[in-house]
Amino acid sequence: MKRQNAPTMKDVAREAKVALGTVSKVINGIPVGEEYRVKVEAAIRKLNYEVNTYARGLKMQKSNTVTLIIPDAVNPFYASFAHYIESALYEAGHFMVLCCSGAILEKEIEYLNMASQNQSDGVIALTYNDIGGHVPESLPLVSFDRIYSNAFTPRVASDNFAGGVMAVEKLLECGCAHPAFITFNSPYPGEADKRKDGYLHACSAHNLEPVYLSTLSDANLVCQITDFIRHHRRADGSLAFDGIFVNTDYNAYITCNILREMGFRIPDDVQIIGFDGITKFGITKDLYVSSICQPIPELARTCVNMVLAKDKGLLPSLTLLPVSYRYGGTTRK
Amino acid sequence: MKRQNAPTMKDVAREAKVALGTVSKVINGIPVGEEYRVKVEAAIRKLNYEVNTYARGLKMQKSNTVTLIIPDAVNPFYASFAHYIESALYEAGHFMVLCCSGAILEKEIEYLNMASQNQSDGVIALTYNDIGGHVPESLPLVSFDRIYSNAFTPRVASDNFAGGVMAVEKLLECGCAHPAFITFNSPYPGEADKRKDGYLHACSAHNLEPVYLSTLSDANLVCQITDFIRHHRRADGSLAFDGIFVNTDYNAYITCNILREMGFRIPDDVQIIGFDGITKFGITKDLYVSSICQPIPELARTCVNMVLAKDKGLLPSLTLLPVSYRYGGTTRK
DNA sequence: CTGTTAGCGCTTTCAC
DNA sequence: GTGAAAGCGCTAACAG
Repeated sequence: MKRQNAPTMKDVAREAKVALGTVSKVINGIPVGEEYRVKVEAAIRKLNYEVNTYARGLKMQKSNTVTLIIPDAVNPFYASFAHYIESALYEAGHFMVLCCSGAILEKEIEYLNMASQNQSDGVIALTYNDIGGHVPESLPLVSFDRIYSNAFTPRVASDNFAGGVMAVEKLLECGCAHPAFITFNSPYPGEADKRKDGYLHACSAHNLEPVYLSTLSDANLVCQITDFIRHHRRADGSLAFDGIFVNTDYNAYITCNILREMGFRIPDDVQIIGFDGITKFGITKDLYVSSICQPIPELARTCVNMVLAKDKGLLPSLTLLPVSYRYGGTTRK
Repeated sequence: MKRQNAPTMKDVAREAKVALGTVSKVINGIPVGEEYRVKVEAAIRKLNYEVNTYARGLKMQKSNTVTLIIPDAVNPFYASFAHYIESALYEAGHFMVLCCSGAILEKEIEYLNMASQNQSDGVIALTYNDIGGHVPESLPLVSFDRIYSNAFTPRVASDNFAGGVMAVEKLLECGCAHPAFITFNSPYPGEADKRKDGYLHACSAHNLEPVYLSTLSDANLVCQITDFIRHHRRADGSLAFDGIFVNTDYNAYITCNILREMGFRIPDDVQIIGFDGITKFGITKDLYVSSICQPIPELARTCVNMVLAKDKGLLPSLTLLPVSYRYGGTTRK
């Protein structure tokens, strides 16, 4: 319930003693006679007039609004992504409607329909389901990371393959002889799966025997990691690997805790590199673990540029942005 | 640019061979004859019709949208707040437009105007400036924590005073003899200032000499804390206090780092209690420090209920929700 | 109960 | 150049 008695264009026209259309032109920057413009602008100021976005939206069929769908805003990666999407949208004169789907398909579909219904100018989605079949036509969609069954949804992601390779190389540089890999992939395919490919590629390039834990379920995360480590423990208690690349900072953090609890020192006995570049409190420079960092601000800006692009026809179907390594205490300097 | 050729109510009416008004009634749940309802519903499904929110908004002067203004979505407290606001809004059939102001007054004002212009049904604000004078009339505003110069803005906050008292009592329970206090308040007044009042109150209740650092600027945070600690160091190197209540988890975390760097053990030499209840990665149960936790989900729900309340006249001007203590490794068990 | 109709506030022809 | 007038898709008031 808003702006009950807010002045309308009509009021401005009456106040300025000009025609309705003239007011509209002034507001939309269409040239009118100088004297008219001045009168209209004075009236606008006097009445404190603001255009009614709904009337305009009804006419224009657009809302200056973009919908962002993420699983939640509590996970710092998603939160940070949302933050930079908002900034980029603001720069472009748009608003962000933030939808937290809980990674539930039904909710994602519901949000998608709402976005269409609300004349959202586009949707940026980071989901764990295939929403490809549920995207209303003519609703521009940009996907972060995920591949949808949808005919043509442009995708933006970090260069995960390069990140995987980089992790191994850094581990070797830091003195590791045998880096392992741990991942818990979402069952839904995305670019993040390439972290493993990068790891395997780097192993083969360096003539190393890959050792990894790779499952589709993160149920019993701690048990799975613990079992993996135990399984690669030699008779003398030492490990078959001296470094681990873990697919996310969060999982890397968990892995560190488990290793420490088992009596290993980090980075002395085992070095760890995570992925994402999550910082403590979001605002410090402190990483939880040494990490391959995703360029979140650039990723966000790219998504926004694409979803707002005039000619969707020219959009690349996949855009990969470079990652970077940062020391975070779990590798040797 | 959305739903270019989307079917309108008119199309549905034609398809169902009923009058326009009848379709409207079916959609809005106003009773119509069974046979009509069935026909209309069939037509809606067939045409895949969806109401045009802009046309409806133009008529109804409402948008089912609530604007949340926070400084940023990177800070985990704000992010989590935003998350739970979104959930509560979703439950109530509303959308959240998230605005990150960077704590910049001009941006806050701009967002406020936009919210009004976009027919937002209300605004929930967590700001560091007095936006009281800039709230368009008839735009329902609920403030988290801050006191605005605005005539009557309902405020929701944690019971910070009780939190301050609780922090001291917990410290004493855990064996502290002399708890100190560190705070960096925003220059803009809010309920969070009461943390200090709670500390002072508890000190006087327990006959303790208060020792505190309390400034309005968080510039040179680290220097200020370091100086404070040095200043209270006795000739033998020990400290004049054996516990510190710090006004936020973030500041508490910084304080811990400084103390450790100076050679103090936590919690053996000094126990620390923060405020907020921020967890690592947002999704673990691990706190950064022992903390007085704010009930973020309840705070969010309360804000939403208030901003959506039909009769704003009955709204309490201040609602204080209880906080709780949680162990986070920086106190003795 | 149903159907007709008058706007909501704005943009945009199209005469002038 | 300006200004009158026709809708955009919907709701609600009112007449049947």
